[in-house]
Amino acid sequence: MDDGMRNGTGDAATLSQVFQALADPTRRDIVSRLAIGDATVGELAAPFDVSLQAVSKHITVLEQAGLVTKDKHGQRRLVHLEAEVLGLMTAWIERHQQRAEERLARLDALLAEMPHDDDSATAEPRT
Amino acid sequence: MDDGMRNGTGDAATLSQVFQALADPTRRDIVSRLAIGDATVGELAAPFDVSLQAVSKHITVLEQAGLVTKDKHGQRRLVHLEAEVLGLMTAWIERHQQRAEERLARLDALLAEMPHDDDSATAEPRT
DNA sequence: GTTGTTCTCAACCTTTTGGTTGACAACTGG
DNA sequence: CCAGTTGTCAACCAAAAGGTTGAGAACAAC
Repeated sequence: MDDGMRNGTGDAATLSQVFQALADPTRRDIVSRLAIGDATVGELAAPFDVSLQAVSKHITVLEQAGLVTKDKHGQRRLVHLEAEVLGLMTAWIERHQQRAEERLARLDALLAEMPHDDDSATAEPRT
Repeated sequence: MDDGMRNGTGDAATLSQVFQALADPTRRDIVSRLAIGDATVGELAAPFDVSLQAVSKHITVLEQAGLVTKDKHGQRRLVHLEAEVLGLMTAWIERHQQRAEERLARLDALLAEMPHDDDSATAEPRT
């Protein structure tokens, strides 16, 4: 059920990990905050009513998905958004969107060509 | 933990639901298959070594995320990809990608302007 | 060096997720 | 009508997700 390699310390990750990471609203909020600029764990945790530890875990999830890196700065960790990874998803999504549109275009053309009354569907329905 | 309204029968859904739905590789495979063309539940289940019931559940998840609709055709259900919903995600992603890039551009400009040696970070570090 | 701040680790708990099997509803086709 | 196919519903189970609290490591600052 898993797809690629798991990565321990914040390198590029699998599609599953990226999607999973962004499936949580808290984590999306963190990403939104980081799109404005880097922030420490404490700063990121402040707006939420959950514990600092919980937010720390969220950041770890984002880190393992490759969406974020942590930088040790004194006693704090500065969290930084790695925006390029988002492109992984857009690539996947757009590929499918495009394929579906092409399919639809072909279907339209086909229906325009032969005005039969055929109630069957696109994929070959066997037996 | 949740964001918007839950929907029972396949209307537009929340970002969380869409991301969550696509976080599973089996479900992404189903979407890939459907980008080629509509298919019945059985056809969709065939390539996987899990039970038909498991795939049926996956399809339900996709349906509640608004990614897919089911159409009763005789005794089978024809599953159809709703590709537009994918745009929801690309919109969100691209917004953040863009914001992060802008931020980076501003930071570069700033660093080019004043060649100080400042070890502090982007977000205001208080005391 | 002691005190305070920032963050992570570890143990634990509850809910959700993805899977199973078994029963059965709904429709097809002899 | 009876048998077979297609899919869902229900109960159940193990593992993962998201949360909590309690310690404690690492560093800052006085």
